[in-house]
Amino acid sequence: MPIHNEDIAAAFDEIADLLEIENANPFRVRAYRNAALTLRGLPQEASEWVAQGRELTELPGIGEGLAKKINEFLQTGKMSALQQLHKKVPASVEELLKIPGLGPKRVRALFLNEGISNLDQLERAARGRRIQQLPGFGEKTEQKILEVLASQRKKKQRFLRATAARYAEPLRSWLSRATGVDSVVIAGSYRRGRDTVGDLDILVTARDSAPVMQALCEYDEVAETLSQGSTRATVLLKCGLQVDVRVVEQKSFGAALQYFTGSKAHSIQLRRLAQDAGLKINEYGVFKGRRRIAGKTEESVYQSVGLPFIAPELREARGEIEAAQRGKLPKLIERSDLRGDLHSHTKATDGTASIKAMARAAQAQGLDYLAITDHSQHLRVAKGLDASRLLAQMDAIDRLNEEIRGIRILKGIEVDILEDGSLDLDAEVLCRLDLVVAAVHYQFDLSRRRQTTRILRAMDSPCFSILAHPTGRLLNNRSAIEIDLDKIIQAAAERGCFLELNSQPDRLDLDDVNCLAAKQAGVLVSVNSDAHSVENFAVLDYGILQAKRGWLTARDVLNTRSLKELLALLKKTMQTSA
DNA sequence: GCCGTTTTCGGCCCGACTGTTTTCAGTCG
Repeated sequence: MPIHNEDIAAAFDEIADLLEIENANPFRVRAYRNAALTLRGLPQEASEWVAQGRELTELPGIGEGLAKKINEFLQTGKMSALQQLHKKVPASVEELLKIPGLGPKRVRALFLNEGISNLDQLERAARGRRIQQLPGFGEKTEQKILEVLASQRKKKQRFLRATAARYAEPLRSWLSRATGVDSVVIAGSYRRGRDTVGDLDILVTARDSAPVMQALCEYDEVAETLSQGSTRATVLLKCGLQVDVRVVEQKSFGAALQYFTGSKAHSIQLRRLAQDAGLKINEYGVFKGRRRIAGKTEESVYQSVGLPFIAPELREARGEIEAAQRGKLPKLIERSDLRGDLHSHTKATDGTASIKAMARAAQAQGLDYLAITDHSQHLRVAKGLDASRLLAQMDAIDRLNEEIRGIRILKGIEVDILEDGSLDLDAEVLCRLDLVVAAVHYQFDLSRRRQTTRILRAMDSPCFSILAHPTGRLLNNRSAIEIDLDKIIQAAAERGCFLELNSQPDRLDLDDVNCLAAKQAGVLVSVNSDAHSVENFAVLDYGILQAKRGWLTARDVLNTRSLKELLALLKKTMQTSA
């Protein structure tokens, strides 16, 4: 069983939690959390890093001690430090930390003084009114615990960014209309373009904060006010989305925006730089002693520590600050760089529009070419095409290309990768197409080895252009299939084929970290809509956000190429035909 | 536990809000 960076990071986070409960040195705790962040942001598995003979201590925040623990984990699948801690504090105590309002100090008190070591015991103690008698706790805290336990059963999950947008934008306009408001920006992970958001962070600049707070409380969608001060409030919307609103003066806008955009790890790194330079950054500005030297714009904040502006999508502490220092920030792709779309469906299978309507819609989006890639026969629920229907569709596309101007329709297919790695249609037919997009649509739970072999075999087919939604994940719904993506990226580099970044808001697959891995291996990524209707091309915006988060420039993306360049690149993938 | 053109020791980001206190610790972002 291979050990992933996420496994190591989770173990480090667990150690950090337990150490906090033990009242350990907070900086020691932070060291574990920093290391977990480093591992999660690493585009390569730590196990490979070691296999290549590189030292883990080269990684930021990982020294001798943590490197030793990682190596132990990689070799034995266990971390003795964690096991030692569990002898003193059982794992179930960590659940208590997930209750808002309960931090390490209070969990420690509950565990040591009351012997409470899991959520059930917590609930019983709260019902028995034993919590409010403990020092540092009171009636309100006890009540809150009971409420949280009740609502947590409903299980709150992260919102798709696209879903959050439907709640965020109307709230933004509502707040904009409050008296004295200058600007309203949705910051946080939303602004960084993450595929899901846990809550909304809204920054407001206004002469006076009181009208903003009042407007927020009067907003129709607010179900509950969780906290409210003079410049900051937290509310829960009826849909379950939590919203934090913060009001600052206009002169602090840039500093506040930087701070509320995060990520936390990025901001910490930035503040450290400031500290080294004898400055202090907070949400009100950049200060030298008591004097404010910057903070009106985000640019001024970065400039104060000698950095160029860093795009929000990059602010994940994955090396962007170091890249900025070296003047090596990528010029990120923009939506307008896209020249075409290489994955779309029509009513021949599970889409809703004709080929012509889809082509017109793509043209209206400013695209020069569109590949029609309907499903293949194996996908019966989608009325997948067999060879004869595909050939008929190809003829229809040829005729349409004669008829319409301003956009070129490419002949393609989204062909199923069967369980043994063969493709769902004969190579003889596939090789007549302009491109072949291949995808896994069933048998998601094969072992990692078999699943990887399956895809590698598919890539060996005579005609294989693009691997669609490579991990098959559906956000909040289905986890990624088990595959050795590094091997697949390597194979794509060797064979000259491409990986998709599917822009559907619940896919966004490849994700940001894997986009970066593809880029580093020199594999071009195709940012596709997978549109099933004429309106659906709008999702390309989400794909572009994810591509930016993956550090992709226009040159790293296949469908920024002109039609001529694109056809030449695709031809190489179709060239080994019979 | 990490880290170092001031350091191998002594630092480690910073502020708002809540509840429980009666001036502040704990939690959160």
